Amino acid sequence: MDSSSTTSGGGSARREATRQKLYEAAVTLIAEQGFSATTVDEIAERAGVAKGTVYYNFASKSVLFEELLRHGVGLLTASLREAAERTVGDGGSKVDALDAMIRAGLVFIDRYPAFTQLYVAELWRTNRAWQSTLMVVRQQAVAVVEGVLRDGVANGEFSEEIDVPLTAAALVGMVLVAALDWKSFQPERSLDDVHAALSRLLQGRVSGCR
Amino acid sequence: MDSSSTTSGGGSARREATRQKLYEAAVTLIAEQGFSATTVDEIAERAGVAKGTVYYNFASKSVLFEELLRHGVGLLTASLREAAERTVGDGGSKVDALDAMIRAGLVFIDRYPAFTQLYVAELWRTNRAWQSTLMVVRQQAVAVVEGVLRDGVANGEFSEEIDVPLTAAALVGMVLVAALDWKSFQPERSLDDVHAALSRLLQGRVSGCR
DNA sequence: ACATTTGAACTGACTGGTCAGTGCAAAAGT
DNA sequence: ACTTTTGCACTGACCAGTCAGTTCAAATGT
Repeated sequence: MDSSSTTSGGGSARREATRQKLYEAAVTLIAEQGFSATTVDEIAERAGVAKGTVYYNFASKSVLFEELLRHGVGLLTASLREAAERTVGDGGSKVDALDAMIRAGLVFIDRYPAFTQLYVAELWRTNRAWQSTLMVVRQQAVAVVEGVLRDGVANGEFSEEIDVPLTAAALVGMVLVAALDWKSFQPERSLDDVHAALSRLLQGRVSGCR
Repeated sequence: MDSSSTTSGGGSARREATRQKLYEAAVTLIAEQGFSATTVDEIAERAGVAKGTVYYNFASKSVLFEELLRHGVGLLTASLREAAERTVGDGGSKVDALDAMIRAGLVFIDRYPAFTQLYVAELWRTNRAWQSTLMVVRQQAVAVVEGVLRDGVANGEFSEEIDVPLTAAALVGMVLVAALDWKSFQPERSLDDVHAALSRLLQGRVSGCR
């Protein structure tokens, strides 16, 4: 368990540290400027590392980006899945599960705003090498929501009329855009504020029931 | 009103036609690849025009893009405003007004998917020259929704607890993301399908009332 | 204790290609 | 007559990716 010893997985501690620095530098720069407008020199400089080091650690600029995507996506899905499971599957209501996932999404975006920004900017592009990586991620995230919705329908808790895939996508979008807007245009709001507003929208207390 | 006559603004009909061709070529290419990854040669080729013509009509690649943005944005705001006005202000319920705006949004995205894609990809970027242009558009769109929400609250139709700016942003995001998802991942669905699903979500018939 | 070797990690100057933007004479359109 | 477009050669900046050489910590030798 000694963290400085040669651990399994082939990556030395030093190497892992530089990769991490490169991820952090790349994610903010690409979120700000986009992939093509960001140069490898910039990434290296911001990471405090020589350009050659980038290529020692990653086969190419695209590969760096793809691994960065996978890295961030792992964090997101883990976070979502954990939230769905925390609100115990069969005991609690499914609305509560959705609500918990909304909060998990907000917490994630709060912690990794640059990654989210970058993700949204690249998701709907076509003809890009890493398209499939992005789709996989999207599918994982949406699938968790879809699962909860389906359970709720089977449950009788949700109407049978709802279109599960479309509704799941809309919910994800709602959280995504509301959160990006929050971070960009009203950063002073608290997470609880934003969560409360979305929660109310979800539960139809805006217009549905009186 | 003769469209072929020398209209105001100094642009001849021929010139206007090439500018239009360049807009159309640029919008799809930039939506697919992003601004930096799209070359002027590509744009010229797709528009069926010589490279020199691009520079005869626009001062630079960035200027072309900025004017393209302004052009598309004009279409969007006109479309939204028209939708808001069509559902007469005081007579109908505000939910209906929201519903009509959702449909207007979907129709717009259906007609100009590339522009929407490009818009979303660029909106949350920082440190870009055309940021302010994009923000203005966002503000206009969200403001229309906010107005309807506020009217509904004054009306008694919506709960007084709702957070107007946040809810407006969330609604816009819901439509935006659901529509982009529709176009990218389930293009066979009809507009009515998508509209119905979003409508149901809006009216809280997913989870709210039993 | 100290010297020597090893090799993974890192460096930064350099290369080859790409691309925004220019210049201009001839052609086409109105 | 004039505006607009064409075609194409050219420049200069910029940038992804390479590679010969350096650093340093741990392993090995004495």
